[in-house]
Amino acid sequence: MEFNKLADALKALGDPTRLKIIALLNMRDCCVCELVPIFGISQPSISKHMSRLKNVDLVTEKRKGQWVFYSLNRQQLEDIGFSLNHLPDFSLEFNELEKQGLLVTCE
Amino acid sequence: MEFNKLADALKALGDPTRLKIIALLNMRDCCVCELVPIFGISQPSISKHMSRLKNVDLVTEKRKGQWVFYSLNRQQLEDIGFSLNHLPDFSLEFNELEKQGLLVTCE
DNA sequence: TACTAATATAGCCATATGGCTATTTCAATA
DNA sequence: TATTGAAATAGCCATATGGCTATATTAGTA
Repeated sequence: MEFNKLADALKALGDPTRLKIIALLNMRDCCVCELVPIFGISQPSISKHMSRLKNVDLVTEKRKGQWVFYSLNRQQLEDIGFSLNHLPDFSLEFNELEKQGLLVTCE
Repeated sequence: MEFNKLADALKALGDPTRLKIIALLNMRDCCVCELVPIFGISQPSISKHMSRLKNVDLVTEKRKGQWVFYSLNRQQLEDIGFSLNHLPDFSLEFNELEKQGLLVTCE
C-alpha cells in the first residue's frame, strides 16, 4: 500500500470509536441506526465516522431499503497489517545522510 | 493487546512523519539529530514525535554519550498487526441490541 | 401526495495535534 | 569550571478532530 495511504488508514483506525466499529463490522454488517445505541453518540457522529472509514476503503456501503448497511473491507484491513510488517526501504535517506557526513556512528 | 492501547498505538502510527520514523528505525537505530535533517523539521518536533512513539511502546531509547539512540520495538509492531487481524469479539453488543429489539434484520 | 424513518451534510464548539521558538537539562570536553 | 552539543520541556499558534444541533435528502408507506 502506498505510504501516505497507509498513514491515513492507520489514522482512521486510531480512534477507539472507529476501531470498535471495525471490530463490530468484523462480526456482522451494520447500519448506522444499530451503531447509534451501541455507542450512545449522535447519529450524525456515527455517519461522520463511517464516512472517514469509507474514505480509506476500510468499509463499503450498500443501501437496502431505507437502511444503509456497512461492511468491513477485510482485504484492506489485511493489507494494512501486511504493510505494517513490510515497511518501505528508506536506505536512500541514510545514504544521503552519510553523503552529508551527518550519520552518527557511535562506539 | 488491550483495545484502547491498540487504538492509541494506531493513532501514533497514523501520522506520516511518525510512520516514516518507524520505517527508518526498522532499518537502523537513530538518534534525534539524524532524524532532523531527514525530515527538515525542528529538533523539538522530532523529540515530541519520539515521545509519542515511546508512550505507546513502539520505540525504546538508550543514551550513548551525548546521543540518545532510539530503537524500534518490533515485538510491539507485530502485536499491533496481530491485534488488527484478531479484533475482539463484541457479540455481547449485538445480544444487547437484540434484547432491546434494535437489531435491523433486513431481507 | 403527505408523512415518517434512516442517513447525510452543514456548521458550531471545545479539545487535540503538529509545527515553531526559547529555554532547560545532561554529557563530553577544553 | 566554562563551554559546547544533543535532547527534552514549556509554551505559542494554526489546523484538525470528534462531539453536538439543525437541516437536507432519500426511501418506504399511509
